[in-house]
Order: sequence, then structure tokens, then C-alpha cells
Amino acid sequence: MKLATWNVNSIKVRLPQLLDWLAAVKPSVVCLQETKSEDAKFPRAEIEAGGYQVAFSGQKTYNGVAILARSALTDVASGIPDAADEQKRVLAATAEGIRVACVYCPNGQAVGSEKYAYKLKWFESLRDWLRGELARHPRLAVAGDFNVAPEDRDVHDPKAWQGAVLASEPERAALRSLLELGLADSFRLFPQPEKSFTWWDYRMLAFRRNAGLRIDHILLSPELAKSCTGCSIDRALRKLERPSDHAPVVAELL
DNA sequence: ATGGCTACGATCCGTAGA
Repeated sequence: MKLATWNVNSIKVRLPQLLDWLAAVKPSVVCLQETKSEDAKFPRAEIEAGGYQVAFSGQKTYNGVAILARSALTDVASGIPDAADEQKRVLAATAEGIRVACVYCPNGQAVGSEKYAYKLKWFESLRDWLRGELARHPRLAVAGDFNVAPEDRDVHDPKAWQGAVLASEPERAALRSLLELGLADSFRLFPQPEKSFTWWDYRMLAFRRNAGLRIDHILLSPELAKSCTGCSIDRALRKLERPSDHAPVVAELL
């Protein structure tokens, strides 16, 4: 089965691409971020007509997450318990016997800014929550836009990005703290092409120059990591007219 | 050169993204 994550940057704008992609790729479970849609306006019927169950937690203009599954979605839960946050960034559900956590981690804007502090604090809450989730759910996947490039090889120009937001050491340490819980970065379980990225700036012909970052990830519990047979980035969607600035990441699980 | 797009909700510009 395929488990995918994609930051769509507006579910409304990207809906036709999403439906085409679902029909072509047929992932079993899909995590979406930056839906930018109030729940009342979420295109539930269109996605259901495409053969998917869907759970969503959104707000106007910003953030917003959703989980799609070809089979039933159960035990849907929004947000990180014990972490009061107005921003809709987390959604969990069980599908195909997997506990799936869809996350849209804060961007952080600039190192040292208020939003950067919020980002680091938010990662602490995420880590504390996931520690318990891992104990409760041996088959746990955490998929989404983490807004952190884990290592220099995940950055097109490490010198230019040295210490910058998305690549700074405190952010990398925050992401590592999730891996230290026992979660594996599924992409790095396998040999991968050099300069593999999931996000490219809309400006500066960044995609054409492959000037990107790998900031979207699928993290797997030890049991799921054992059953993972591949992980890749689907660059095709980034080439379409009016693309999201992110490409989907797809993990293959037995 | 620190910008350049894109989406949104509000107007015809500001905020945010990464």
C-alpha cells in the first residue's frame, strides 16, 4: 500500500490536480497540509466521489490538514492534546491498521523571530505527544510538512542556507528529537538520488534549477519501518500548470 | 540585489508562505 503526504497550498485551487493524482497513483492513505479551507467549505463530496473517505481540520486562509483513505477512517482526533493551539496543524486517524498523524509544522519565518520561537516550542509539544502515541500505537506514521531540512544534503545550496530558517541547527535538533523517539525518516531508509527535494520556491525559476529543500517527510515507527519497501518524491505534480510549491512524498508499505 | 511567485481576503494592497 502507498502512504502519501502532500502540501497542496490550497485544497480549492489544487482539487483538480489532487483528484487526477488520486485516480492515477491510487494511494491508500494521503495526508494533506495547507488546505486553507474552513471545514464548512472543504470539498468533501468531490473527494468522496473519487473513492476516498476524508477527515479534515481547517481554518480560513491559513494552515489546515486532512487525511484521505480508500478504506474507513476511524478515531479521528484534531490537534495535539494538552497543547492549546488555535492553528489547525495536526490531525490523527486510524486507517488500514495504521495510526496516521498528519502534521503541518510551523514555518518559523526567520531565525530569532516570534514565529521561530513558536516553531521550536511547537516541536516540543509534538515530540511529547508522539512519545505517548508511539507507546500506544506500534504501527504509527507521522507524515507532513515539517518545515525542516534535516541535513545539508537536503538543501540545494547548504552554504547559502547555513543557519537560515528551515535549516538552522535548533530546528534540525527539534526534528532529530522526533527520530530519537524511534521514528525513522522513510526516505533515508533507501538509496536516493542526490539533490532530492520536496519544495521549490515559486520565484527564481527554482524548480527548473532544482533549487529546493527536502522538508516534507514520512516518519515511521520501528514496526512500520520494517515493512517499508520504498519511498520517493513525485516531482510530476510540480511540473503542472498552477502547481503547489510542494511535491508529494510517497512511502510503500507491505 | 534579500527580490523575483502564489493564495488569500481584503480591495487594487498587505500578510504569509518557505
